[in-house]
Amino acid sequence: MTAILEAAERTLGRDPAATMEQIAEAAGVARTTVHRRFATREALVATLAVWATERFAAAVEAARPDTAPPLVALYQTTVNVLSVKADWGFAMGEAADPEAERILAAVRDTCERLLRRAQTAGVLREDVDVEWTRGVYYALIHQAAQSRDGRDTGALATLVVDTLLRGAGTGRPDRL
Amino acid sequence: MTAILEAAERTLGRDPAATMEQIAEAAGVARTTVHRRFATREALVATLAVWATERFAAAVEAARPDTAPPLVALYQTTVNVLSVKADWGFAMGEAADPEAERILAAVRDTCERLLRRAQTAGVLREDVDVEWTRGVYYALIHQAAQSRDGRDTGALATLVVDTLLRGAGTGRPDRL
DNA sequence: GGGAATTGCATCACTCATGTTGCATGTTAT
DNA sequence: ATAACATGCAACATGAGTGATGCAATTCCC
Repeated sequence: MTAILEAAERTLGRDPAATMEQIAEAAGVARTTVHRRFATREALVATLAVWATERFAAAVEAARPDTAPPLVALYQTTVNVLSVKADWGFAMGEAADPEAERILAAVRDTCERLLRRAQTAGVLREDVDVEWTRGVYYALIHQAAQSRDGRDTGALATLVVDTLLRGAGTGRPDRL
Repeated sequence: MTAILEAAERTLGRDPAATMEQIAEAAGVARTTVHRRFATREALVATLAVWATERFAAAVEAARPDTAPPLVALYQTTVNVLSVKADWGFAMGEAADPEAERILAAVRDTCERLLRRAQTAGVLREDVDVEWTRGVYYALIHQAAQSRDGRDTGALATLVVDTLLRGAGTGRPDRL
């Protein structure tokens, strides 16, 4: 059951237009077996969307983003998300499902709450746009997820947070 | 001709599995007309990949990334790319075509050369990984391209470069 | 061991995107 | 005006993915 969902996540993550046949093959079962669990392709995708999104939300929540110190929460959230999301690609795409969309919006709120806490704590600059920053944070995680050349998840998370906070510049006054 | 390619870029950018019908509709022509220009879907995609990639490469090259001062080149490249790429999504995905792949690799090299020049000039930290930084730069442009809420392209480019160089943090010593 | 459930396999009907063609219409250049 | 060309439209053939079903083999539980 979850084996099929995992295979579907992997397969659809690479190619959103993958066939049921390919998904079944990735799961190591016959195509008809997939159809017995999920009546239609649409149903499979909907279930997958909710399932993957819930795992994602759980990973975020486990980092105590609303209570832990902002920097710790930021780092831990990154680690958790990077561990859970092997490919990430799917759960974040267009949600295809209202329930998944709802969960995703909740996570988005949590994330922006965390960033605002970080701002208050003096970790983030006051003049940055929180929405933009959240987008950048997501993009960095995505980038990290698909460029881990054998790198350890912890190191990857450090890279993400470091890049988010410090950027790549020297900070010299020779600004743009 | 280019009208069809533009429509295809828009349509496939949103949904990579879009049908010829949808592309034709977006271009304001009949489906058969599209088939008269491009024998097969595969041919259309291949042509589009090369076409879009060439526009992308031209936009980068026009910023003189190898000769202009690093910061200027970085900013101008960002502006150019953001102007050309309404949706970006397509030309950057898996290239589907060896020729497009070749051009993309060339741009990638140009970009990393620019970043190394920036490093030498003291704009970028010496300890950052250039490949990672390029990935982050791409991700930021992508992020910017799909979150411009009426923002001006110049402002968007400033945001991208600023985020890339400074990040979102305050730089206080209360590091992770 | 007996029975229930699950799976693989073969098969079939159905839908839909793709690609082709013929014909009529409209546009452009000479 | 007329010839060349491009387009829209309708129709058709084809192939592939989808979804359903019957049957035999298997695994698992009592």
